[in-house]
Amino acid sequence: MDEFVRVMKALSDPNRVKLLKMLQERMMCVCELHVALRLAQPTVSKHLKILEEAGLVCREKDGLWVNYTIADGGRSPYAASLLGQLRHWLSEDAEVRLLLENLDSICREDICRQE
Amino acid sequence: MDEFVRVMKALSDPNRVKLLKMLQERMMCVCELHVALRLAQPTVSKHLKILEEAGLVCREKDGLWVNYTIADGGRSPYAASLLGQLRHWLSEDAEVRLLLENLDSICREDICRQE
DNA sequence: TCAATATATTCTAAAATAGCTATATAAGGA
DNA sequence: TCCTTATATAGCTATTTTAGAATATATTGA
Repeated sequence: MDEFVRVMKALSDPNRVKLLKMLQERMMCVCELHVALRLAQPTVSKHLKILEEAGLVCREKDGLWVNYTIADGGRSPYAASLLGQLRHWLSEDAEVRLLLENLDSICREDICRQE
Repeated sequence: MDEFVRVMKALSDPNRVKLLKMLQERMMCVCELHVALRLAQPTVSKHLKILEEAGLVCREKDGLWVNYTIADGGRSPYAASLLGQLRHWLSEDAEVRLLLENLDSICREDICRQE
């Protein structure tokens, strides 16, 4: 029950859902996500932790960056199922649409000073 | 987005999930549900309202009683999908199992004083 | 080793949530 | 009409959640 509720809780915040919809387009680092969502960086970090603990995303270090990707679903059947549905769901949502359209213009090299 | 989040929020409380699992077994009234869950009656009423607003359950008056049933899913595709999954999910959960096993012993005539 | 920088953690305040008790509402029967 | 009773609402408290500012951690390069 706890595992199920953890996934539902993770999905019950609009900003976390937007994070997932962006990550379903491509891998992204924290600074890209925080610029895209216009939320403070620590806020995004915390949301990502909640998504990770629910088995919805994976983190992978790459130097100073931490890349986040959609989880393969091996850790939680609930996460796996919902991630599958999310591929189709909310694609027509105005806010989500705008976010995804602007994804191309967001790249870590422009945001961070790292070369 | 709001509609999706409303369904996820409704599903992110263990007591509400238990209510749904019981209602997937049979139609029940508020007093039966409150006895089964050992929660105060107003607490159960509030949970049921949240489930109803998410399109997960339906209410139908029958005299003094209000019968709650699982929604057919026509109101929300998210609710419809999750209700379908819930049929299989959590059936092995210890607490849910105990609740469902004891469902037979709970009947409104024994709980209420109505003839 | 030191400086710079991307991310995570801690702390605090505001808002939302879950539970209860007390009360109100609505329906049926005397 | 009045009484009983099943359910809903209001009001309150304790807890959880969300957000940002400040700080800590970790990695890279000089």
